[in-house]
Amino acid sequence: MKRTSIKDIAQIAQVSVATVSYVLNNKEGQKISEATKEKILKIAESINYKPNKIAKSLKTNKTKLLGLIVADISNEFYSTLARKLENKALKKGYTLIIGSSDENAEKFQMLIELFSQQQVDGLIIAPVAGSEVALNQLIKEEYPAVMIDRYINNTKIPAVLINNKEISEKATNRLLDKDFDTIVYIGYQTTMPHLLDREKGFDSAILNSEKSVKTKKILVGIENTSDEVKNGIKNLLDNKVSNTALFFSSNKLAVAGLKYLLINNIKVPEEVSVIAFDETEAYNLFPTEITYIKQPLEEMADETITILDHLITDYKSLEKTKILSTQIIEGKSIK
Amino acid sequence: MKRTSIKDIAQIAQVSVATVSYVLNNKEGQKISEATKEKILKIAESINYKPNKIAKSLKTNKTKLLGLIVADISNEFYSTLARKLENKALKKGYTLIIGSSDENAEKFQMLIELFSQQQVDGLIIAPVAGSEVALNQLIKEEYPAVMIDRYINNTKIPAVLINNKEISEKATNRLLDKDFDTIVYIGYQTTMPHLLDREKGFDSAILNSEKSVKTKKILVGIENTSDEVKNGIKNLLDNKVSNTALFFSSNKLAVAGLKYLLINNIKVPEEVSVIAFDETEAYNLFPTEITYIKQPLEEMADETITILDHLITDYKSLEKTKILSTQIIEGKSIK
DNA sequence: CTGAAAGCGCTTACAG
DNA sequence: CTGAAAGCGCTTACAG
Repeated sequence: MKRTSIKDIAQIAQVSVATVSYVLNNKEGQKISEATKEKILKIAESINYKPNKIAKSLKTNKTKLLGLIVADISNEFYSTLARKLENKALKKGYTLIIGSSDENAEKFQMLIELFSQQQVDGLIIAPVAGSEVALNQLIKEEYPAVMIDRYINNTKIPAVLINNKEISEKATNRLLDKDFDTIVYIGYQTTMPHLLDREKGFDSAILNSEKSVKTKKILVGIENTSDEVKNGIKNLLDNKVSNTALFFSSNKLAVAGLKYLLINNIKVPEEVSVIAFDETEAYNLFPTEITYIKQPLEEMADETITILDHLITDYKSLEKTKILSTQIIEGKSIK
Repeated sequence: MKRTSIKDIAQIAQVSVATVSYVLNNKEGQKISEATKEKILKIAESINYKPNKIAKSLKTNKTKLLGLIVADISNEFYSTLARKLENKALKKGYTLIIGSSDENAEKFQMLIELFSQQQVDGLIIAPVAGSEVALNQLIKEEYPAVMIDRYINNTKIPAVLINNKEISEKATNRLLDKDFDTIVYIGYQTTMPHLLDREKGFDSAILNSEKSVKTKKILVGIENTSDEVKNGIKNLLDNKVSNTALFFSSNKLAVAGLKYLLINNIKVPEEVSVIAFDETEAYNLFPTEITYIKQPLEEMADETITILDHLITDYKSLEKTKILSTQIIEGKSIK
């Protein structure tokens, strides 16, 4: 794999590498005769010259690379988000390098280290539990970074988030309006603030309601999520299967739960009503149209790249966290 | 974002940068006294030294970056594959940079150009229609690359594929065994060989069968796929809705088709039987367990990284295309 | 056991 | 209008 360099062009054209660099980069301010310009361009073309961005990066201290760290790129939410980020990034000349942390703080830390050694210009991160140290290090180094989807407290890294608490409250109120006997929140056993916010929204709606309704929570771990959801719902419904509503706080939880309902022939919404956080293609194949909370992924990607680009250009620019609003997409899964 | 360099360490330790480089890289063959070793390591630690891989890359001509070009990273098939590739790559010290071609030859070409300028050590590509020129250029430049999932003819780039024709034949035979009146192949209107192979497998099974069965093909475009599938199935079933089997040649087609069946309350397998290519989480929420063809993604990722790594180490090493075998996962969607 | 020096492929302030 | 030169942060063959 022999690659040609600016030096080769200079040699053939009998000019200096400086001149070649100037014309290849179309530098204003530099007056180069049309003749040499043309000559250089022609030679570059003919020897199939490809600039070496690594060399350029070393000199300019910019790689035009952005690191994206998510929990798992094969997760539909993140892959969809990644795709939108890719598009926005490309428009500003950035390429994405992607890593999955698997909710593991050490792996997360390792990826940050790896990407920063690769000299990415900025980092887009979905932090995991226990990543405070790694993130604060970023602040200390003044490394441009923005959190997305999730956040951790007490860090100055700007974030692009949604109104988790508010929308969960609203979703819960949608259920409260319907006079269910029991409303169940299905979420994760976690310390992640964005998930706790969802739970808080649920709690607050219940607390502020004048209705007397039984509530229950099924909180599952990050491992064996699917089984735990099933068992949780099973235990719940084995006693009573009517007039109950389920609030799934993520699409992964919803898919696990809906699958259980489907297999056990429990009708939605006749026997159990459902509202879920996040979209997934899977809802398309469920017999009942699911009512769900839709995140504005496009806008999230947009804001993220904009903020990060500003930070890269000027780290001192005051970039603050954006809370985007969400909407409830009405299906037919609530009685 | 002030970063420390090897030079800073050398200065503080009062040694040469060469010495620092040697101890930081643990170079054998170089005898450095324990005392200076220790001193250097301590200083590196204390000033929070992070090696600049860009500089190293420029010198060594290796970036430890791999470019992955898929049609769309938000597509479940590719994101799942990407995740497995990420894991395998990381084990060998590579990081993935990812781009989506959107089935567009120009964008595909642009991504190859971009990634090669970023000096990725190798390329993993799912080629698109019309990408022959770009791929042959890669061969000419002796750029390490491997095709995955798809291939194009007449190129020397090795590929990691599945036995598309054979498994489609087998799947079609599964249907032929059941004496359906009509068997329908639902695929893409395309020139992509791997998809044509699936169609050929279908054709060949039908041709070699002794049964007399009506067959039909619904071939849709890459745009508006979903609508075209629905219309195709609608036209088909408006006349007769019994004893028909559908062979979906991709999970995207299957999701579109199954959704149509669901909405129109057409029972699987009572009224229509179904077999589909590829897995998707969405099958979980469909009332009937789908019988589908499962690709060995783990193995594909494994082979791909292995071949690419060999090619990077020694381009002349003879790496040949691998055809992996697939299996039919039995569900309950065939009568 | 350690260092001086060249060089990877670029950019850019400066000189002429 | 063009070029010589320094330098980005590393590695490594060579000398001592």
